[in-house]
Amino acid sequence: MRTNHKRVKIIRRGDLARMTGCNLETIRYYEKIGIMPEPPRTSKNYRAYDDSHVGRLRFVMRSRELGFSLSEVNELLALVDGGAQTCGEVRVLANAHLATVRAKIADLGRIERVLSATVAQCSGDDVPECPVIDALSEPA
Amino acid sequence: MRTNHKRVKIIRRGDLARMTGCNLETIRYYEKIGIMPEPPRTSKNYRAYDDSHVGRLRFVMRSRELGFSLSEVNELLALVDGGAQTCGEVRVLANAHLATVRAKIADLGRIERVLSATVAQCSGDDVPECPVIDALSEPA
DNA sequence: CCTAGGGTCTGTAGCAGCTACAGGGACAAG
DNA sequence: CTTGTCCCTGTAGCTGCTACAGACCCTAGG
Repeated sequence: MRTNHKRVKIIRRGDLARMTGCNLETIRYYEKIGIMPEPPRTSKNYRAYDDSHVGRLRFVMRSRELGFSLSEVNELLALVDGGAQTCGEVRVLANAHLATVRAKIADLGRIERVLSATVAQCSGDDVPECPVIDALSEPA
Repeated sequence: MRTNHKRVKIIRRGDLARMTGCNLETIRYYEKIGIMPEPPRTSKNYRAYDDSHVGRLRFVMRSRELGFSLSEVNELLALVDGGAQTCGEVRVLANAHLATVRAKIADLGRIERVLSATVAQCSGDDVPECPVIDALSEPA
């Protein structure tokens, strides 16, 4: 009854990419910069992942989708890995990120207003004078 | 009455940087990638700018502030340089850019909603369970 | 048996859009 | 004559990937 005998089928890099939707090369990049751990290798030096890696990579990707930078992701992971993470600590990071997201929205909103107001003045005609160019030529 | 005798004081790179607020090195970078023209040089090989360069750099910076990419800036400049630019052509570029700005705003808005909703569930307490981590751990 | 096709491995270079630094020359003031 | 400030050049670094070359490894088909 030789159980627990590596009947767990290993997950290769391509499999992990397919399972998570992550680009193949990005996985190696995340490993290089320490976002993903170095997995064990097979005898042929192939990376051998398991379910924990799938979970971690999904965590990373979800965080990236929400606009966290890789260093912010690292901080989140450090909290999770530490085990001693508290809801309060996580909230600090999330709130900080939320603030930068809101700042970007405000920035882009300003840009949108200026741009749409300017374009609205355009005749769109075949004439050389153009309010957009004029606006861009003014020293801010 | 020897007029027009180079009594125009030349503008050096540092002057241009100060006049426009542009970073000193960025000017050289813009020259390298063709956004700024190669200026004439003094006998000592110093770049010798004039008012036209000030205007052009301000145009570039203003465009960048409004979120145009460098290649978009290049297109705008090509229209302006061509002389034959029409308001209609410029408006096409500006509208295309406006669309990408609006798309980014929409993206960030979605992120903001998810993030703030998640953070709102946080107790912020000294406890290990955290809705933010849970949300990030779910496969999107 | 050999070959073709897929996977994997490594290192490295490229994209945007800068920014910074090293190592050298030029020039004015004290 | 030294010190300080400017300028010149090339090159490397940053973020977050993505892609390619050239080498293995493995399996299936003929």
